[in-house]
Amino acid sequence: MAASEIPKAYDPKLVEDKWYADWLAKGHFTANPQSSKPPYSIVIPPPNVTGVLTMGHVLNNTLQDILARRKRMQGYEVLWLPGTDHAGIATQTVVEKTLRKQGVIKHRDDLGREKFLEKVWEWKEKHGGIIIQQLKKLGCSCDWTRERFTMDAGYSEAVLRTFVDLYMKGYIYRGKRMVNWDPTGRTALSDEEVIMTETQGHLWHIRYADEIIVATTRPETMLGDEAVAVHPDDTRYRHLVGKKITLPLRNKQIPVIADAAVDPKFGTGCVKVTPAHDVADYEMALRHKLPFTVVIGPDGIMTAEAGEDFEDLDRLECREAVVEALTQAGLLVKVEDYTHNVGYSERTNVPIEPYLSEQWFLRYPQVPRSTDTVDSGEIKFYPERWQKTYTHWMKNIRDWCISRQLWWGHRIPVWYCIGDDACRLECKQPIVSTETPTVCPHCGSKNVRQDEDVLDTWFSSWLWPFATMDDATRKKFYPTTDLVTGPDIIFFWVARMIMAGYEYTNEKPFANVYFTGIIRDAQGRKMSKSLGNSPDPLDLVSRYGADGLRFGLMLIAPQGQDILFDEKRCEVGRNFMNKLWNAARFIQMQKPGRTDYNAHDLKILFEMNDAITKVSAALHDYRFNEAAKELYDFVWGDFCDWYIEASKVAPNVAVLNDVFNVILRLLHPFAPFITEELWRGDGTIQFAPWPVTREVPGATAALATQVDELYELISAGRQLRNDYGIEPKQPLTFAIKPTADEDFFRSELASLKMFLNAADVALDRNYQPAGLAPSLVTKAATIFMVGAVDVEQERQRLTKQLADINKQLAVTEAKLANANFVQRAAPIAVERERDKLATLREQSENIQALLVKLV
RNA sequence: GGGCGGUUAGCUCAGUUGGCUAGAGCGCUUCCUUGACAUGGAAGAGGUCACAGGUUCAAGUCCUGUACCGCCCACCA
Repeated sequence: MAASEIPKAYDPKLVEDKWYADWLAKGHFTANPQSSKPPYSIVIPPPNVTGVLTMGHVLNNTLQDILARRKRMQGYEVLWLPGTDHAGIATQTVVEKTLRKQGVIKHRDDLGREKFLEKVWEWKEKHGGIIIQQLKKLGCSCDWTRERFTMDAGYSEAVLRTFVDLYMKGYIYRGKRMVNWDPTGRTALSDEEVIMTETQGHLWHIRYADEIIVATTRPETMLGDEAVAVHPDDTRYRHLVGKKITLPLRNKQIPVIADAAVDPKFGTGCVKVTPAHDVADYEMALRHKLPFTVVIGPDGIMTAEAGEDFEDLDRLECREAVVEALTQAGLLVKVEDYTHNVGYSERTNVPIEPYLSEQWFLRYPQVPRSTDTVDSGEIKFYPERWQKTYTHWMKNIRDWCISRQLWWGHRIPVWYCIGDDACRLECKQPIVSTETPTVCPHCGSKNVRQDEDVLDTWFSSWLWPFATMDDATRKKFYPTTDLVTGPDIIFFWVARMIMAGYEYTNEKPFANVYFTGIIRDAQGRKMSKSLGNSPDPLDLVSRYGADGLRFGLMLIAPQGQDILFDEKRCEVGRNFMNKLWNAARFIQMQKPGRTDYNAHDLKILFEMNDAITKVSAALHDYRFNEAAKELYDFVWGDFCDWYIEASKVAPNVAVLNDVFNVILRLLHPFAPFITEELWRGDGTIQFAPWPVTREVPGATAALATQVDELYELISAGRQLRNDYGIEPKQPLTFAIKPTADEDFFRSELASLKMFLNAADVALDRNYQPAGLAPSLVTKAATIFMVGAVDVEQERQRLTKQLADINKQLAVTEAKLANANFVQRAAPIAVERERDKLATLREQSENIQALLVKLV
């Protein structure tokens, strides 16, 4: 195609979908377990099946795609295994809310379990594919032939098998415990699903008896009080221990008990004890054998036990009613403002209720081994500091409440014999089995009923690295290599996967874990739907291109730091892609020219090697932003600003193509679409080898320095032009007075003319301007602009330059005058200072000589 | 209460194992639509590297402390 036919601006729309379809059709992402190549594998953190792509997903999956694509180029057999999570509570909540909005139901009970689940599956079929399509738009090179869902038949079996196995091993047990209860979701939650939030509340001081005043943040719970506790050594109350007092509002006799859990220094030293609605009180009640009176129901509504004045009130309404009643009775001593931490449900955002109920719990397997593996670096965390967080959690690990009072999820594989006349004692044992029992194995009754609860979503997610793979795949690709995820799910997911991995595969599930930052908006707020501050990534893709979005994001994604996202970042990415596009246009416009290597060719080849080294090292260490930055600087600065410009004198097309080919390969993991589009090598760029440095005779650091000095001289010439307000298009005459190597500058006369837009450039070691000429002194030469001059302005600029130089000179002289420095510093550092001193002295003298002539 | 981050230009951030004049993008100023690119080019202004000590020939970088911001963990009602 002729160059003129290539559009001036890069349009991702014409490129991206075309290539993605091509890659899919050719099966480039499909991992082959029979391959002889070394394996590289990542499993995707499965997004919620009904979710839509967020900026967090974009970040996370771009990183994974970069890793996967680079490994393909490095000759690995790559498996990036994708899929989605059923996300029990999140999905159920969304579907239920939607049905309610549509007026179909008021509560899921209106439909019943089966009908409701049908609706959820319908929803899943309809919306389940969206996020997958979005990942494809981003360019993610997942092996879609292996896409999994946590409620796929095979996967579900693995989940149930795990449950049964852990039950048989004694890790899973059922018990009546105090759990975190979400009254809106009407389900138990794990500790990790509770978010502690500092909340402005009150401390109500209530007179329970003449000598007893208690303080509480939750007056409504007093309706369920069964005691007042004091510290055993507290002499103020010792005489009351064992006595009974009357619980206000309930007219109930409750004892005064002594318990060491009471802090005598807090408040009055008296604590009300509500066994059924407070964790600490629950423990105390067990010790003192107090009854558990439930006054708040599972829906957050007060029960009949709360008394007829309060029954059927919402817990928060009841709080006001109790305070009112106490005030009327004159028992409210005082009210203080009080800031304390309140647990909120992560999902429904309502205050958690400690609630006594029958639940299933898991005592974690493989805890010591899983702790050590991260401590010892067998599994590596990036950034390393997350190790501490992980270890701390593992060392204080507590049993996991795994049952949820939901419908959407893996139903617990446990049946109970409801029994009939033939029932025996053994029938009270739950029947735990992966097979649905038709009769009770003990009494033969057909009246068996399955546990109503489902398992916590994470109880399926923790099997993800291996339960997603068939035997052949597992053999080749497990344990996986890298995991990329957010630190917010280090306990929910990462820690649990490690434990499950050891328990069920006897191997670590992954070798490295890269923790991303959290994406925030420009003001530093977490992105959320309710704030409306989360941009739609697909909208960004359509406006900036997937490559632009990806690259812009990578530039600002430092390891383990939160990311303040601003749409401007995408512009940077898009502009960069456009720059690349136009570099390609320039190259295609060139006719074959020189075949020798001039200084500019050697310089760019030297910088290219440097870029290959730096980008490779950065990616090896998961320093994605540094790799992106290096590429940006190399392409825009070294290649476009200098090398392409220099090529305008006389191009070496082979070098242009060579360097550009390397650029495309280095850039491909970041920007898969445009690099494929511009690729002129064999086949797809996806399997083109990752660039390695190669020695080019003459492409040395010394040569690079020499060319840098040339560029410095050019910048000085441009500065003169700018300072004197001479338009860029007006040709000028310059004179150059080199301090040393005249030959080099002589060989660069053509490029100097081109870069400076000079009609003529004179080169003379003994140059003396005829009249006055504006000049600047650089390391390798002094440059004069022949033509108009303003004596006063020239005096000022030279004086300023001299002051700068002399300042540095003074610092350098002082350093070298310091005997300690000369003796103790590294010889190379001293040498550097001596060189610098010589250069600065020469520059200083040159400027002084020029100033003398101005007078 | 414990732990972990952060504090560098107007804004957002880079800055390897201490070592040349502390960098980038955006924003700002001046000039420029010259055949790769105005999603661009050239030049420029702008910083006591939060503060106080310490180690060192040398500190943005290492150590100690302080202040402020943010996050995580923790059953004082």
